[in-house]
Amino acid sequence: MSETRARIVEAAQRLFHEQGYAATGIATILREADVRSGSLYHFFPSKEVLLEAVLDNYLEHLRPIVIGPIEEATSDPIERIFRLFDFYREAVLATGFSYGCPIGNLALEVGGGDGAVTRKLDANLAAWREAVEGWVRDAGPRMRKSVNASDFAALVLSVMEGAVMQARTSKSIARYDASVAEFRRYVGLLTEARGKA
Amino acid sequence: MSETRARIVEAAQRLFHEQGYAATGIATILREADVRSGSLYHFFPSKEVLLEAVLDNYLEHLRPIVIGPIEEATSDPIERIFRLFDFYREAVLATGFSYGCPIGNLALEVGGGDGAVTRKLDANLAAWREAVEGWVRDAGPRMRKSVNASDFAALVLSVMEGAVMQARTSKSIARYDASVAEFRRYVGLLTEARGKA
Amino acid sequence: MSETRARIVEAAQRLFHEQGYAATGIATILREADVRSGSLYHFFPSKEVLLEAVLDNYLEHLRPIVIGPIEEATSDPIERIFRLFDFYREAVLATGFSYGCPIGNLALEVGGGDGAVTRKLDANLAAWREAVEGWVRDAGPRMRKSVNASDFAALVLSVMEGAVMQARTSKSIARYDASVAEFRRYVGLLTEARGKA
Amino acid sequence: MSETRARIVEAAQRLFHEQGYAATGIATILREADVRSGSLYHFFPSKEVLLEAVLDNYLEHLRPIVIGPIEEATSDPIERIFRLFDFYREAVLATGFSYGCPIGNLALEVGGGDGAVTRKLDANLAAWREAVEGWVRDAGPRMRKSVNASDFAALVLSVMEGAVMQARTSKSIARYDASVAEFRRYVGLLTEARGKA
DNA sequence: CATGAATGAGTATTCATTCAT
DNA sequence: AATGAATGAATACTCATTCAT
Repeated sequence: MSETRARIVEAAQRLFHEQGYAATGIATILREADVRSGSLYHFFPSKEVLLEAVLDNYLEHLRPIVIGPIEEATSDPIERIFRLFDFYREAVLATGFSYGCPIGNLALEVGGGDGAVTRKLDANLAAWREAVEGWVRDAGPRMRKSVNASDFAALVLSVMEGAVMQARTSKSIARYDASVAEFRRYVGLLTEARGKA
Repeated sequence: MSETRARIVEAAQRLFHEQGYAATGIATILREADVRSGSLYHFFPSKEVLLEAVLDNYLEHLRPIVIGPIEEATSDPIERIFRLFDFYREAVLATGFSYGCPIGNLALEVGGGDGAVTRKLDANLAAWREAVEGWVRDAGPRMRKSVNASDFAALVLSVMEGAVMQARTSKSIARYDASVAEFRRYVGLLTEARGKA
Repeated sequence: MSETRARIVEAAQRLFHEQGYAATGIATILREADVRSGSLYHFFPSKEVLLEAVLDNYLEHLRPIVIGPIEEATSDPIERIFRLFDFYREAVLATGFSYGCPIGNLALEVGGGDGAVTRKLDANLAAWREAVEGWVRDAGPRMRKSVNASDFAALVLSVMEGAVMQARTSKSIARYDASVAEFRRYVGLLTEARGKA
Repeated sequence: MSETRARIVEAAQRLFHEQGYAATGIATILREADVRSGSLYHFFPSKEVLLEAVLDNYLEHLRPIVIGPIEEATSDPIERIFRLFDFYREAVLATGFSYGCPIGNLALEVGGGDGAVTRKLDANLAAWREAVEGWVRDAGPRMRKSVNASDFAALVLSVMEGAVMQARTSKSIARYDASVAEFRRYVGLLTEARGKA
């Protein structure tokens, strides 16, 4: 793998996250990656294909960087879900409420179509959902029997994305914490009467 | 009086929603509104101020266009919440999964800063939250006593935004329905044991 | 005379001097004069005609504001000339070397043509020259007989304009003082041997 | 190699001189240089940096184009100074009194600040002054001992700039000739009594 | 006299991309 | 693989000016 290519993807990933896709010019990526335009177009025929590479990169790093550490930190599957919320909470606070979920941001900005980009965005969201889904299945016995792991994981993602959006827009962690607290109550109700339908 | 100004705001509102803020050029707004550039800048000193006007417009229309009709359709406060989810569900389906929440999209695209735009985005989210919060209070007796209306409303918004995002990205209503179904189960648990803590 | 008209001329005069003619937009003049565009165009059919009014205004004020006070300050005609150099020297220093002769600046910026503007610029330069010329005539007996008052006045203006330009560009009074010192030596030579050809 | 860059500087130099800096649009430069906008901005990040390049170009050509030929034409140092006045006189006449000193015009239009442009303008004026200063030193023995070459050169520049301004504004060579005639008389007085203080 | 909406050509500059070397 | 000159359409925005009220 070319080191130049990696530098380009790395710079693009950071800039797309910080500024958005449309707001990030190729010139800025070139400057930040210390690369000349010809090189970029040698590896990527267009800005959109570069975005696809960025999305591939996110997907490749999801398990080693995010999911792995969480699974190492605790073996309790329900605890793992809340670790995920903590992980994002920290990111929101650390960036002074400017943090947005990289995938979520791009999904809303460029996910309206149905091309390769949207498919790769969905692949990322799916990978997240599947990780959570696995934890839910592991927690199976402690939850009501009728809980559908896949649906539950979809809710987790919805809450996460919606809560980050509210934190970022309100410049306050209050709505994030409120959303997670309500979600936690839900999990409480599901587990307190374990065994029930 | 200022019919021209209204046409500009209307066109900008639609285009910002359909294509995003950065991806919408002033030239496109001018063409769609059938207005010349000087006129636009007579009313709005910059594209950003025009965005502010669009956000003001969303806020002004929230009650008459969205909240009002829902409240007329049913007097049951819990039903009203699910009507909201239905409302968005229809929009997602009707646009072939290209629909995104106008405020949510803009919040993720341009809500990272802390200027007037971000404040007006938050004012819109706050208005939505307060409308839901009012319904939750009305439903008070039917829910567990300890339910915090404000927190609960924050969760509703989170689920809504996250669910729309997943529907749009996956080009399928499945994750949307899954999120809402899980949320509905939560409401069920909160109401089935009404009077409890 | 309309007070509004006066405010417009006053603002335009200041702005043209500070920023130049082309660099000063009508919008800036309107803001500074607190006037609306319709009013400005009621008095002046174009920006160029406004410039003509500014030049008329300079001409009207030359004697009462500049020449008069100098003539009151000293009755020695040669002294008067050097008072003029002092007057400009103070202006250059007081503005931190950003001062340029109002007429000179405009002459170089818009004096290339041969319309009314150029003629009014020349009328201003002529009035200055004539004032100096009068002083030279008054000093007649103290100078060599062959001194041509009109030519001498032309030199005074040349030195003044060139010296201000050098001060402004070099951000230093050195070349201004050097030019005046040399000119003073010339006057010295012309007077030391008075009566000679 | 960079023939395109040279064409841009050449066109800009001519247009800035003919029309002034503010009055010259980038579009005009592009048309005259037969270059597309992207190319111009490949070499010059802004119109102001292009102006800097023009000023560098003037400085580079001063000796080979102006000073050199004059020094070749005559070895008499005082004669050289008057050749300079002749050189400008011809330019004024040849252009029908529309000629302005390129450096002087720009100095008055954009020399009010203290950035790179003003510094480069001053570098040009300094180079002119130094060339004249050298001639004055060479003429040393023929002038009064106390003549300061640097001050004298400053006067030469002042007279030149002021005289060109008057010629251009009055559409007549009279004031130019008058200024030079007076200056010539000064030189006459300085040399007639050579050896004196 | 004054207002301010409206015009549309014009501004400097940035865009993603191509291509010869 | 890499360079950097070159492209030309597009960008947000400003300009001097007009005109109905």
